[in-house]
Amino acid sequence: MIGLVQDVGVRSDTPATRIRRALKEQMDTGLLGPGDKLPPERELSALFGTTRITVKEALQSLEAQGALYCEDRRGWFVAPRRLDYNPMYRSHFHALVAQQQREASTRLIAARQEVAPASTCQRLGLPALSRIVVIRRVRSLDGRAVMYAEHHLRPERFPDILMQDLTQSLTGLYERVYGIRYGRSRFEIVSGAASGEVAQALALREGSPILQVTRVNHDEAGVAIDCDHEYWRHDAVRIVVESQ
Amino acid sequence: MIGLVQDVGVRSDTPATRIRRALKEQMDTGLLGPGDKLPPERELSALFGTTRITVKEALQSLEAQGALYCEDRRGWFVAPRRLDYNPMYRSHFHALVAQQQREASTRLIAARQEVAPASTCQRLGLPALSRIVVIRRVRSLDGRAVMYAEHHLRPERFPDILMQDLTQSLTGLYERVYGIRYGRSRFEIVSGAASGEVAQALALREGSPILQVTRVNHDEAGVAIDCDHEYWRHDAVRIVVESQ
DNA sequence: CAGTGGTCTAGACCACCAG
DNA sequence: TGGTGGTCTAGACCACTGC
Repeated sequence: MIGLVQDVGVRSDTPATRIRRALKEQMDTGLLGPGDKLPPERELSALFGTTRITVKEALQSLEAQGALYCEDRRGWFVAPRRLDYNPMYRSHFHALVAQQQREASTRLIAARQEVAPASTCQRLGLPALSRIVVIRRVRSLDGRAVMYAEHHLRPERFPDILMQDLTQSLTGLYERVYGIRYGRSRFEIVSGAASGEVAQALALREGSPILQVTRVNHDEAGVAIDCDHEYWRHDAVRIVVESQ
Repeated sequence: MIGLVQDVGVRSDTPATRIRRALKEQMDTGLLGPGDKLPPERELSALFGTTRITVKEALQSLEAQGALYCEDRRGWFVAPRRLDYNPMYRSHFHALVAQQQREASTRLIAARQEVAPASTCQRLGLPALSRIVVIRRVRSLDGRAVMYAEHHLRPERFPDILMQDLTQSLTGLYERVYGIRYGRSRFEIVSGAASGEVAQALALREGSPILQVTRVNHDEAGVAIDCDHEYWRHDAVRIVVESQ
């Protein structure tokens, strides 16, 4: 253990740590900017003289920090900055995004009546096996799919809503067409994992971490009339809440 | 591809999927309950006829979903249920936990004056290189460390606070000893990754996903007087916010 | 000190995306 | 169809935990 020619300047200098540090440095100095694509994993492993598994481990740890993201079978990219999102303002997604000088788009996946899942029956105070309107959409920020949303509505409060243009703001639609004004609402925010349709819609691996926002909206009389399930890419959003 | 003796009942029946499914089933049926320890990775890999890397991948994906958690070099455990936490109520952690029929404890890590990091100067509207009081604590739920908190205070508003018992509720202390009553506050919630002291305090691997809650508190005159940085185990908490 | 997870090597084949 | 990440095998040694 004497006089070996080694890097001893940095403690715990494992291969994965070296890769993380090198990539971070490139991002800090701006040599790699938001949206840039990284070289393929095989190339990185040759570059750093290690195996793909080790490279992947370093990349995944940067992904967990929100510094990088991965598109399934397409490659690794530097993450854009987060969107500030205040779930208390039922602000229109497009307006919110425009305020932050970015570009929004919405894709409708499905809109139909379905039998409500048990959790929605509970939240909306519906009897078992009730039918609800379900609207599924994917929202993109600067061309990148960042959020999958599922809206569950009491059908009797929203007649013929399936005939409407459902790529616009639903909040606006509720107010304009159905004269619905909200009273209190309740949110729950948990960190979860992408699976099935959510993972597919957001181009995420099964099991990638996501931020799950569930909201139950009540009318002015206190009746729960709809609930939303939003699944955000964990690196795409910063939730902001102000009290008073 | 004809007549091979295979499981064909389930699509995408990869080794990792089989392991996930088997473990989930054991948890659903209660054969594995909250807090239970899983067999060692090596044993699981023998059991499922696969390698440790594959087993680990399955375990990590259940960890991302919040179903399992891992204590560094100690083993894998079934995750307890989440704590409901409403950051709008500046409710005392111990009271909150007791309300949910669970047990809380607090460990003081450090309390001293330090030079404020730039982000805290910005948030509290302090000049560069100001000194602040920093209090670092770890909070446990039923004996498991679930949250690391760092409190940053304007020192002139909290004279001699370092002489106080800092394992109790700080909110209570502020009010009782310093007569401080809050006006508005602002939260930010982002999903991040554990590193350094946070990872160590929560017995997490470097890079494990966490939920980061930052709060800036103002007095009744609108002056920012302190800010908190909370780092929650991502599987330990459900954030609940009610509006109106 | 034994047990456990943390990390790593050096390959292999598969599944999906884009040209 | 070629390139990419997704997944997997079959080992190895290290570092920390707790007896």
